[in-house]
Amino acid sequence: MNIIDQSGILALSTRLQRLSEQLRKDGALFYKSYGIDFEPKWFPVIYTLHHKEVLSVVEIANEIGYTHPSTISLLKELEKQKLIRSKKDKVDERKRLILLTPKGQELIVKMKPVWDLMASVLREITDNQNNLLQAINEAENKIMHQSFLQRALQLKSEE
Amino acid sequence: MNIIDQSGILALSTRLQRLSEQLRKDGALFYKSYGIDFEPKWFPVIYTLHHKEVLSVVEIANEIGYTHPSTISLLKELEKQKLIRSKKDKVDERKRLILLTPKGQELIVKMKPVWDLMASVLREITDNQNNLLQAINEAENKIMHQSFLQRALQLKSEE
DNA sequence: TTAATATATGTATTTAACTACGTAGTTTTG
DNA sequence: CAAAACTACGTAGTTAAATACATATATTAA
Repeated sequence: MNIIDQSGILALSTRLQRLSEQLRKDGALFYKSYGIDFEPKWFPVIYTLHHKEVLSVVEIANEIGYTHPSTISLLKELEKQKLIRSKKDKVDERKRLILLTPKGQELIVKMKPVWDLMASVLREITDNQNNLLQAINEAENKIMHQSFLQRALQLKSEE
Repeated sequence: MNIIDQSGILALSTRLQRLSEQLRKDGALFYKSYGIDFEPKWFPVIYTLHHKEVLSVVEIANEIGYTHPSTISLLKELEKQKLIRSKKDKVDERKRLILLTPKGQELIVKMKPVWDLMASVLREITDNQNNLLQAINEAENKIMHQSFLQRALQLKSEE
């Protein structure tokens, strides 16, 4: 085993990132193996629009947990792919409302069985003595109540 | 709750990345709050050299799980900070051997109590019904034995 | 009812990783 | 022992996110 894996909890951030990256790559290969022209990074936007139908740019950004500039660049790609389109909000002229095109909706129908299969594999991989998704939920909940930094500063002051 | 968190296992990669990013940022703030001029991304290299003393560029890359070009750019930053230095391997002229400078070693001594505190906080955050670090270990082990893609293709062929 | 503030979007730049490729030594092999 | 293959390192270019800044519209308040 290498030193970083041995260092344990301190390299947690690195470990999370590495695993995320690996899953993303495998996801890309998997879509390809099904002949589906879809990139994993598009998933959050497409999945959100599949459930919410019409949203503004910032609303999508909030749903997927990215900043709005990052979201805008994803939206540009998806518009290029003709999977989404946009229209002006007639009530609030600042807003650009995003929605799926028919092509986008068809692609989702095609991808659904692939998503189901992916979900099965991911469950198989992550459901062990410790369930990875649960573990993330639990950790994020704790951080939401009191941030890493707050906890650290508190421990420091208790010394 | 937003749609992505609800989508469950399918957005696992996104969730991992988000959590990693948050921990990295909090880590940076924490070093700063101790007046330590150190970036979280340097940790894997410094920690590795702390334990292995002298390693070549590619050896470090393997230890920390990055590609060698990424490692080279980290090493450049650390050389600029005068935390590490390098020398030619006299046996194998292709190799550049990397080691900590006295400044680097002093910094580690200074950082050790901070690392201990960080480790405590991380343990507090990640040790729940499901232990996040364990969950990562378990998932990575499974993937090591059979990749995501292989598992998916197998399930597909079993249909 | 204008001035100040807030919100929505967009652009430019930065960052931290990657892949692809090139060069220079080292090792293996016909 | 020369040719081929391999290894180590480095550079260039790409990518996917971020931050910082700019502009246009909407809302609130003096």
